[in-house]
Amino acid sequence: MVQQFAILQNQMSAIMAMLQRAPAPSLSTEDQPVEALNKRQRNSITIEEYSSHLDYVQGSNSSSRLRHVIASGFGSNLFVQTSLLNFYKKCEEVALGRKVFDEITEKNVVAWSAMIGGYSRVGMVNEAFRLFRDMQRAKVEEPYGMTMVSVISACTVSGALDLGKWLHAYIDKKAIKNDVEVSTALVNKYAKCGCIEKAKEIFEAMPVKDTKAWSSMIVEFAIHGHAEEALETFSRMEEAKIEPNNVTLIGVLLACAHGGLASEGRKYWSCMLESGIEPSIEHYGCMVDLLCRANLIEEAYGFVESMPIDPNPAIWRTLLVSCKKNKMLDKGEIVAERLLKLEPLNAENYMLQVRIG
DNA sequence: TTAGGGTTAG
Repeated sequence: MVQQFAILQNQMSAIMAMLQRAPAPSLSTEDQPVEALNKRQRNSITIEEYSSHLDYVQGSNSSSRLRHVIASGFGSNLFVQTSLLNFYKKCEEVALGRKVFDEITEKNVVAWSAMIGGYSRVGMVNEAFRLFRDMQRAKVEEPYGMTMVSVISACTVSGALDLGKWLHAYIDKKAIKNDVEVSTALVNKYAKCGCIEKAKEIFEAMPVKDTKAWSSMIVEFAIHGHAEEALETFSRMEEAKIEPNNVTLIGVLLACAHGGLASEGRKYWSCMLESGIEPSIEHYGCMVDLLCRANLIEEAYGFVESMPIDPNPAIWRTLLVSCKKNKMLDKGEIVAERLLKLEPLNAENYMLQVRIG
């Protein structure tokens, strides 16, 4: 009997995991009933009602399974509840996640971490910190590295450097396992809060560095205008035989752009194509920025025209500002026309156009 | 069984 119960629990958790892998429900269009409610009304909606809403939004597949989970009576099981909480978190429906969290009678460290992570994910940093304090008061088990990563991320979002320093000291004091994820979160937090040297110190002390850790350091060096250090870090990454990915290359191209290194940027672009990394709109954006900063406007324009994917408004704006800076009014008009056609309701674009004229 | 880190451009 106990074994059967455990099997059923596993099945429920597996269903929740499956639901989490399903695409997040879109709640943004006007004709969807829950979105039409105000925030207070939405917070008071029941899970069953939300389940019906999912049915409306997504068709019957995932929602009927969700309803089945809830109706089965397993909704009060800790693992099922935590999975459901995580499901809402991934849908960025934190109010509904909180509702589930509050219903958990014996919250363990995983449930607390999941809820803190949910707040952190949507930028509700005060709530994330408040819950972390509540967690400490509730005297659950000591927080693990995973918990700390969520709280550190909240610091990164809010730029709360002092609190971040306190968390760093807390991790050391409590001897929380400082694994690659925790260290990367700290590197990112210090850099985003303006302390690039401290970020570098933590990065260098990491015994194991994976692709995300290397990418984070490269991107942060680039953002801080340390182009040489970013490219040197990329070389070290290659020497360490860690495979770069699309984010790594964004950092490399950004470093070249900020450092005025147009020819190096072209070289890395070619290397990226040869290595099989598919350039995304972000990579194209970096290249346009790179060429524009080097005042190579014609080349940038030709590059945009030859893109196999549609340029986004930000790319056209980058070009437009550069046309203005270089007094290329004819070209600026063509670019402005393309931008306004693409994004006619953004007032900022009209301001840029007035300045051109 | 359930929780975590990196993503550009005026």
